[in-house]
Amino acid sequence: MAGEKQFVKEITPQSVDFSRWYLDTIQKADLMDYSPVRGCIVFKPDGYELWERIQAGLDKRFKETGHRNAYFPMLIPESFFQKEKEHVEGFNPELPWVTEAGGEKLEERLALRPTSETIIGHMFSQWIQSYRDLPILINQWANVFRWEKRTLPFLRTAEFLWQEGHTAHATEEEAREETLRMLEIYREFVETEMAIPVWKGQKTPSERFAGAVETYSIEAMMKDGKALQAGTSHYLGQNFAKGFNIRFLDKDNQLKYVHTTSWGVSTRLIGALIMVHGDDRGLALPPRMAPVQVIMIPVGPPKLRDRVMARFDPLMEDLKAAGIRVKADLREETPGWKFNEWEMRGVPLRVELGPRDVENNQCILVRRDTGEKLPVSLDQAVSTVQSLLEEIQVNMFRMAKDFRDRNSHLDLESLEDLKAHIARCEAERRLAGWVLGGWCGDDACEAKVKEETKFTARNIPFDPPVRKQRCITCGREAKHTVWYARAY
RNA sequence: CGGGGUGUGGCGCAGAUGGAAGCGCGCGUGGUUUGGGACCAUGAGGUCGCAGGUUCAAAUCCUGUCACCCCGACCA
Repeated sequence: MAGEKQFVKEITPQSVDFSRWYLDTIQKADLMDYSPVRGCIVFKPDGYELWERIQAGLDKRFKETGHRNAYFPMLIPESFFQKEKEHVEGFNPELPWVTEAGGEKLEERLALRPTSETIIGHMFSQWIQSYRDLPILINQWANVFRWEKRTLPFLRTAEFLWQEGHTAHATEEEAREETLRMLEIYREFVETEMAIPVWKGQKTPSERFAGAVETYSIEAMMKDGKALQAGTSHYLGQNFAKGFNIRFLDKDNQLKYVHTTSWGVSTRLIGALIMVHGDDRGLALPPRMAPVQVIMIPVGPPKLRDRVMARFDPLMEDLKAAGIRVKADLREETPGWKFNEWEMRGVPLRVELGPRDVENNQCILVRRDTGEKLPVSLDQAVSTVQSLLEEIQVNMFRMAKDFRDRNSHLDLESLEDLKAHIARCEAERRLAGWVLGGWCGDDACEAKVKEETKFTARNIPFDPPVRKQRCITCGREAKHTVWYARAY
């Protein structure tokens, strides 16, 4: 077909400059705007709706597992940060401070929270007396601040929205179970609802959360081959319990410190959604995430529009009645313009209805994921739309997983192999992707990989595709099998 | 905070060696169009990032300053 743009399913360095593509896609889909304050973004309604869908899906799962929402203040006294040594060292460089209020200098300056372990730890110490008060399972939906040096919309902003769960338990075992339970909830949500395949695993000590005993993550591959940490869950041990004196009287009449956990995902997931599914036509949303699942566009000359609308309106009502999130675009624009616009916005399925369709008692369905157009009888339109939405959801996950696995390299044994691989990819302008490497457990070996390749240890997957026998750096016996990648 | 780059209508840009602020997109109005980003006509919109300086004359040269972008160090 002359003039028709090639449908590009993958973003590669050859096809476009990825970071430029990312920013363009966000703008074209009308998700956000820049604020006057450096590094802060405005969520426009279309962007915020994505967050609302993430909130709804996760909130449901949190409640099903016995968690309750609460809200804690945004301002945190400086002294709170001193109570856990690693925590203060980790966050101090990136805290914004309030030093003055009501025209007077404050006695103690207040930080805009970068996370809420401290204030929640403080409150837990007030709330917990007995083993009967445990476990305490709290979640907070909030904004947090981290004054990062470099920012990128959704992925790294000075202020961001997130969810942070905080729990306290009587035993280590129970707290560790909670840590892994929430990690699994993240995996299940991100994979089934957002259609983003992830690796669950444990962070190496150097990548641990400030103040945690163990940090776990889910890691996703973006279309430039880089890794994005899509969610984290921490076992905090008794570090915060000791810092904030969170103790309980156990059944045996002994005063004990609780074991705490914390876990979170942020609006960064929106960035992941864009970078995993987007293509040269813009945003592409999996049906379960799409605020608008079906866009209906009437076509054909206006003088025939009445005849079209006689079938168009009832079809839309039927789709609505079937629980499908459907919207009609009746603006006076040329159809091609509207097609492109809704493709940029990521709507998974389009329904076209014109005079020729009315004659044939059909409509045209167009899939966002494949570009495929199929005529469908009006009688079967609703059921076909339903099954197609499900199919698109599954297909988008499968495509993302194929992409990830195709760009995952399992056969590199040494740092020299890795460097040669990276050099070859750069020369051939291919994605370097992720590399599975053995690790002896020595921090120095991990650091050397980072130094020489800019690849960092993403996590130690629970269930790696293969187990590596030798440390990729030193060649000694591997204690762990690690995903190495460039990361956001 | 280092290294590089850019600031000119809403957006994207052009404006060598100083000499009347331009183009494309978008926007307004009227009309013709409408099955993959339509066309004609006619309009509106800019103290050229900011502050100094040189000059008869500065978007253009000089000094300072601010903002943003890219590459590094930090990070969900």
